[in-house]
Amino acid sequence: MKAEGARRRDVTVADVAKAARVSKAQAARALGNYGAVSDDVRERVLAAAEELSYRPNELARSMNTGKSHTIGVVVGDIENPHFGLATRGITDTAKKAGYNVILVNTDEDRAAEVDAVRVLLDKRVDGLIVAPASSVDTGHLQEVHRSGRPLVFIDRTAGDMPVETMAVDMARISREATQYLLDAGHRRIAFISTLRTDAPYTPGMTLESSQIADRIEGMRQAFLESGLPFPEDLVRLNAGDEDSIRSITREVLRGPDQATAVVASDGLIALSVVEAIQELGLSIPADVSFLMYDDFAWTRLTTPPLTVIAQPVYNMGVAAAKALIRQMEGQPPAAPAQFTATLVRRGSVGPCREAAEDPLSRRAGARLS
Amino acid sequence: MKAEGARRRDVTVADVAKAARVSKAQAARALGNYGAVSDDVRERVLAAAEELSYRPNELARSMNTGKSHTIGVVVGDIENPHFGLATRGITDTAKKAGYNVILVNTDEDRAAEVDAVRVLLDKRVDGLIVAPASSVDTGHLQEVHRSGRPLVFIDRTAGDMPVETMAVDMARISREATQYLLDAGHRRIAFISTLRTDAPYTPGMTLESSQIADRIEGMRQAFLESGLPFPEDLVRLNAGDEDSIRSITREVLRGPDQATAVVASDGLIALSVVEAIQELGLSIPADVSFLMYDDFAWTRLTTPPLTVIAQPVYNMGVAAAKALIRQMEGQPPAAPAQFTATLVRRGSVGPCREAAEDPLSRRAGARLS
DNA sequence: CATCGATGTGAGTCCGGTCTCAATCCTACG
DNA sequence: CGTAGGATTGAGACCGGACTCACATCGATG
Repeated sequence: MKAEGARRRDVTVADVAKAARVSKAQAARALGNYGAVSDDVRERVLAAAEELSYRPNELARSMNTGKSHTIGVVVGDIENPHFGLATRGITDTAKKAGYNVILVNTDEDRAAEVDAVRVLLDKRVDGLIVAPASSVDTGHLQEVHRSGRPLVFIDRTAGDMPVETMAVDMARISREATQYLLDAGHRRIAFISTLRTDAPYTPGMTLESSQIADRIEGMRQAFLESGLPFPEDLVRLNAGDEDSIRSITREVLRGPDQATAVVASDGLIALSVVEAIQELGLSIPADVSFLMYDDFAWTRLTTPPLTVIAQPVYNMGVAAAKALIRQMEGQPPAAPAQFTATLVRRGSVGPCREAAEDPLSRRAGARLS
Repeated sequence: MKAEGARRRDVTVADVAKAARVSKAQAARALGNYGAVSDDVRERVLAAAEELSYRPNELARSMNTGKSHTIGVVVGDIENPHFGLATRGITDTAKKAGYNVILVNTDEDRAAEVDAVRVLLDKRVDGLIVAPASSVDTGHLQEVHRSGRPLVFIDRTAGDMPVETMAVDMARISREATQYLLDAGHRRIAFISTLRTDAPYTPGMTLESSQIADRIEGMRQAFLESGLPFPEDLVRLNAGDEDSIRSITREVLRGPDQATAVVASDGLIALSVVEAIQELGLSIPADVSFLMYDDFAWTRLTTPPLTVIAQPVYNMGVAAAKALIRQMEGQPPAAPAQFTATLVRRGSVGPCREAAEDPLSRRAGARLS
């Protein structure tokens, strides 16, 4: 009846107990559904709770159960549909199992990630799912793992830490995709990535991102297997904002020894790369072949539709959440899942123009200057 | 030195106090940086904390400060970049102010939303940002508001609740866009939306979504102002999955009195609509004009680039977070922000074919059968 | 009819912090 | 030299539940 009066402080078990004229302990039992409670008491308590519209304080509950029923998710950028989908997979699964998700964005910045992890730990999340910004600088993650808190990596690995990781075998798919381009006669294949580094790419350098490192490695392997020299000069990192992506694209597509195919390392930079290509007056795939990571729905709508590398991102999210939940509930880990990306051949890769003029060189494996 | 030994339970103020040989109260003061503490004690405590790598338990802290420094965000679908961007705006702003974000997805399902709100309240979030799934059935939100917990709506309104709302004036932009189509000679303009309803659209019906209701209203106004009859039969709701979007698109584009322009109510269904148009062998904008809500970057890449209605989503997220923070910190609300969407004319809207054949009817306002 | 085990029940502790309050120290002023 | 008043400090209450423990209660068993 009287909806008012509840002003400020919210009702607690003690209030309910008083209203039901039983002890706090009994009220707690009836409410929490544990221990032994007589039907009479249970009814009175439940009625009182209803009347006062009692809601348990999860903070208090968490404090002495030690479980917050919350998991922390740390990703580089939710704005990127790649992570959006993964997050969706995680939250869907978490919710089903009764867990909530605290989401933190790091902008792929390690300092922000360190901070995020610390904050989540302070909030006593039951477990963490992280897309490590760096697979090299992993001190903070190792600490989490050492402390025994459940942890799962998604999308990338972090060094060789013995932590369950839900990611695609990038080297494999990169090799396959590169082979596909090689078969089409391309020899000058550019790879453009946002990965921030201190210096331009050089063969032996250590890359923060396992993903990118693996992709480059895959390309190298494909070239190697075909007995062709890997065009290291066309690996271009630090494609941060639109302007730099554009200028890098222009660079690799101009000059005497320009690229005939371009691989974009994610769906976000792909947009600027394609625009830059169009601005140069080049057409895909007649003049330049194009390939990108991430199978976003819009890639079917462009002219031509884009050839992409599809990753089972949603499923990786689901698997990450499931694995984490298993860890949190003390169950043994399931068999490590294997995620395979697939090359979706649409229309943006065509035969290499120069190669077409010289049919001989279209056969991979042939020796050429 | 001894990193081990910490097994299980984590270190508390009491532990630090003991190590620094001071009382729990003093340790807490030094750590929490409040009250009066001598330099000597502070140093000892801080050193001990460092040594034991003490980290405060935010749960405990929240419990008796009553502030969790966490805000709850409830959206329909993070997978949709529209919300992805908004979320980004919210989290960026929240983080800057020292707040964390718990994200909950509702799949635009009211029951899920009710549940989400309850859970967040149980977790004692300091405030809520909600994109209401329904602007009609708002009991749970009214309750939140009545209880005095800070609340801000984003993207949509919820009835006429006196709650700060960060949304675009949909009726206005819809009228403008419709006028644009009318000026191009279109009279049969279809509007396709995912909004779930029990029955097909009929003029007087109550729509759960204020957004959609406003858009339809804007269209009606534009027709009215031009003295033209509003084609109610072309308002098509319940475009849930790809298949239904496709079949609806086919329906409105076939038959004797088919639509000459199609408006897609969000970026996700736009994909299927465009595909369906292409499958019908129709070309944009020669045969059909197309317009969509949300200015996603890929809309620049299609052929032709798509004409869209751009909404300042990120900024709405920022504003929502700012408004909420103001509320949570007891400051007076800022002047209500006004967000205006803009019509980005690219290439997907062209003159109406039939109209072109009869130049007279291109002048809006003319009476026609 | 005494005994035993299975409930029921209330008092009180604990979780890990914050915060009040009274006691103790110091130092400068009269 | 005595002491008022601010700076320090420690004991303990408290936040809101979960849970332990000791103490009934009660029907069933021997």
